[in-house]
Amino acid sequence: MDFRFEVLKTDPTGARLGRLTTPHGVIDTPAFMPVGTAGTVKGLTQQALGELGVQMLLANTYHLYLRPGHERIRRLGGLHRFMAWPGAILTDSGGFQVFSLADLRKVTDDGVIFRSHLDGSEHSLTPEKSIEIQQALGSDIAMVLDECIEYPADRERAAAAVKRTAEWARRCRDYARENADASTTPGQVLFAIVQGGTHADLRRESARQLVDLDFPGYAVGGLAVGEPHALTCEMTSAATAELPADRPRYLMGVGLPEQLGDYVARGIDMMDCVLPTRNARNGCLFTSAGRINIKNATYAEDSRPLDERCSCMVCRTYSRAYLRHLFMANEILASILNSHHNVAFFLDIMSKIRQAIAFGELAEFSSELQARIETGQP
RNA sequence: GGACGGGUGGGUGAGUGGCUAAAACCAGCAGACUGUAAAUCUGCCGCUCCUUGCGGGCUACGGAGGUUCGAAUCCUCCCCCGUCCA
Repeated sequence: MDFRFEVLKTDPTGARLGRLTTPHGVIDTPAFMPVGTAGTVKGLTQQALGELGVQMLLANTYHLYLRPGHERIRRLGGLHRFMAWPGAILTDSGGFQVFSLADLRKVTDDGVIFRSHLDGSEHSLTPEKSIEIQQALGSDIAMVLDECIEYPADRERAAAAVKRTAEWARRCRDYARENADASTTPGQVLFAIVQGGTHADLRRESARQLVDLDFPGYAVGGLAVGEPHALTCEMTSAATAELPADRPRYLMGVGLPEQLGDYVARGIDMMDCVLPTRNARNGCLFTSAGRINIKNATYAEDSRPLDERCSCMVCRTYSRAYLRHLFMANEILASILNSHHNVAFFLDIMSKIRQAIAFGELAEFSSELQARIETGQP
């Protein structure tokens, strides 16, 4: 299967209903992708992911390079086979670790020097190296190495990251072209990443520079790193306005359930976030009536399902009281069930968003969801 | 009956004259989490009062008394618990 993206419908808000075809299956867009950094979506088996309807998940170049090593994964047949996941995989390039591991790295024009958080050893991650790793992993969609900066960042710093990110994108593209045969997934494609901090003109400039380099898809990165939601939306709009309508747009690392529709309405087709899985492990559960901290004493004898509007396996089967008990007792099943529900909840929202676009009712759907969460009325 | 050792806040357990409402950990209560260094992190955790302040008062280290300007810490007696000896 060759990579392909079709926009089936565009609604008045700018939201797109689409279909992304990859070597490992078709993805209905807008899509939410759970994050499986180390080759596992923490707390969920691949079988469960499949049953939940996940069509594409994320994995991480830097983390898999450090452990177990990309060459080992190559020898074992690539990441799909290694982790026994038949669906699509998108690999982040390590660009986010430029941001999240800021204390352990040094950025130069050539690339990034990381000191491993595992054993302190030094590793050089250049644009070429990032692609080499992602080719060994054999993701369906690889990402260019980018420089993800913090918020707030002044104009000068953001502009420098834009410039560097464009240069790295070119190097990634060229390396990927020249070494396409090295990928364990024939047909692997490469997406570029728009940077620019919270400066709208830099966002537009970054997008234009990357469009000139002609990628099959574009991401918007460096957002949801602490800035207000309205700014995230504004920057997203600035970027998507410059991106070609016939290519998929991926907003990296977002977001809260009630925010997903806002991004879709700005022309975003793909999103990923650790929130459903990380928060699940920390006892924070997303419901149609807002967040629940399942460890709160108030749920100790609450026999109701977590979310009466949710039809996931957890909500059909278990009570809040039981989920609280599992969490308080530090039971492994707490992470498993909580992750299952949160991921199901995010996927359900995306499914309803797609449906709403089809019916031309995205705005209504978003405001109803927002209202339920604000009032706490399911 | 004797010899040692020990009794500290919900639990374990530091502390051997003032810096101690008393370490640390656990439990408990609440909060955070947005391309995962996260099953993590942060705050609170004797009672009470108010002009919520690195504020005031009260109670507290088995019990009672004592020494001292000052005691969880020293002394006396008593009550418990553990180990060993008879």
